[in-house]
Amino acid sequence: MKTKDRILDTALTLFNQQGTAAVSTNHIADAAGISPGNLYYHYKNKEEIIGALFERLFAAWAVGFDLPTDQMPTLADVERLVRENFRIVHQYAFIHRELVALLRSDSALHDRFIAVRARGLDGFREIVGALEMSGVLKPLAAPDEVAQLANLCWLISEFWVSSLEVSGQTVDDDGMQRGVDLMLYALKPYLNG
Amino acid sequence: MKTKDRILDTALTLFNQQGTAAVSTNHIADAAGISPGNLYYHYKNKEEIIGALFERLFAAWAVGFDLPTDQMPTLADVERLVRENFRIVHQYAFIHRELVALLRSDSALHDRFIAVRARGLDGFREIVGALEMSGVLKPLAAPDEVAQLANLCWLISEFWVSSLEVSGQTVDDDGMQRGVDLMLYALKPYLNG
DNA sequence: GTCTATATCGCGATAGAC
DNA sequence: GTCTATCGCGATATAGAC
Repeated sequence: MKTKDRILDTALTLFNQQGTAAVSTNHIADAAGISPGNLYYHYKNKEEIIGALFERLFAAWAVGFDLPTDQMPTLADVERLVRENFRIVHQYAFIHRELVALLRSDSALHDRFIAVRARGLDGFREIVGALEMSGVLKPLAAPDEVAQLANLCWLISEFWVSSLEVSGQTVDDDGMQRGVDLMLYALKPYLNG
Repeated sequence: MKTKDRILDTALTLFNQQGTAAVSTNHIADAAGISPGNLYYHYKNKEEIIGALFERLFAAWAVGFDLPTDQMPTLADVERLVRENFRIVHQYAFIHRELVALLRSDSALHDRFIAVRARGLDGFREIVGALEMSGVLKPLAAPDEVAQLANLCWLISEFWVSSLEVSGQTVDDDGMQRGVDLMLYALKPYLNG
């Protein structure tokens, strides 16, 4: 399983640099130092390569998103979570740059993505709920306030990197920190103490 | 200038349906009921067509974003603004679906977009500032609070439609209303009265 | 598993008649 | 302004040898 993985590594680099449209299977094979035929031995087509990279992304999310279950989450945990997400999103930059378009052209992938995303958003809601329970957040009046607050944080965590790119800013530690700051600002009115 | 515009109308429809990668100049010409050669008489290439559609988007923004200058803006104005933006973003859906990728492959367009976007964000900051002045919002402690609050609203207004699409929800009045609600929720802690 | 060779296709773009 | 015809290219994908 060496070549198969190297194809993915190479494809990820090229996709991130030039976008999926500009990168052909020939380019990938060439950059990976193998023949076009060999690439097609390992993957049916470009779509399957993209799908495999999505699976890598999902795996990275699964690793990055597990919180200690034996203790209540803190605000620092949320911060770490969002920062980690920015890092992953940036690592698979091409996916988020072309996300809506990619999902529209592969409905099976779209279904899979929706499921993974829903789990992530659920997790976020649980964390916000736990923060309220543990007193980090003030008691929220309406029950759907938890959901709204989670939605807000989620939107930032999902699109902040895109926002940086669209506005011509570099996606570095500093830019990511501003995203974290914005999320903390959104939470501030609800913080205790 | 009849054909030239019909090419744009057709291209917009096809791009929104299938994405820029899947739509060739031949497809556009065919759907517009003209020959490929004729299309190239009016536009140098596909990139120029995409650029022209961006200009249409900018024009729509310019029209949709002017507020009455003779009186202070109200919260309802902001609501209207965001809702109008959702409508425009959805009308030029393909642009926001592929935004980062499109801008990366055309640096002149990127510069232009950044300038237009910066003006829009500035306008948003002014409105938030005016809301504070007129007492709709409570006095904000730090001077950069205005900017943070504007950033937050801007992020929602820019990416809410994408968020709907990514999560598999339809982009209809109801979905857009939930985006407006989220923005109002973000503003709520700072509202007077 | 990996290569070379090749078939097929359609895209982008231009030339030249009308 | 609009058409038809066409060239050149590169992309996807497969066949078959090693």
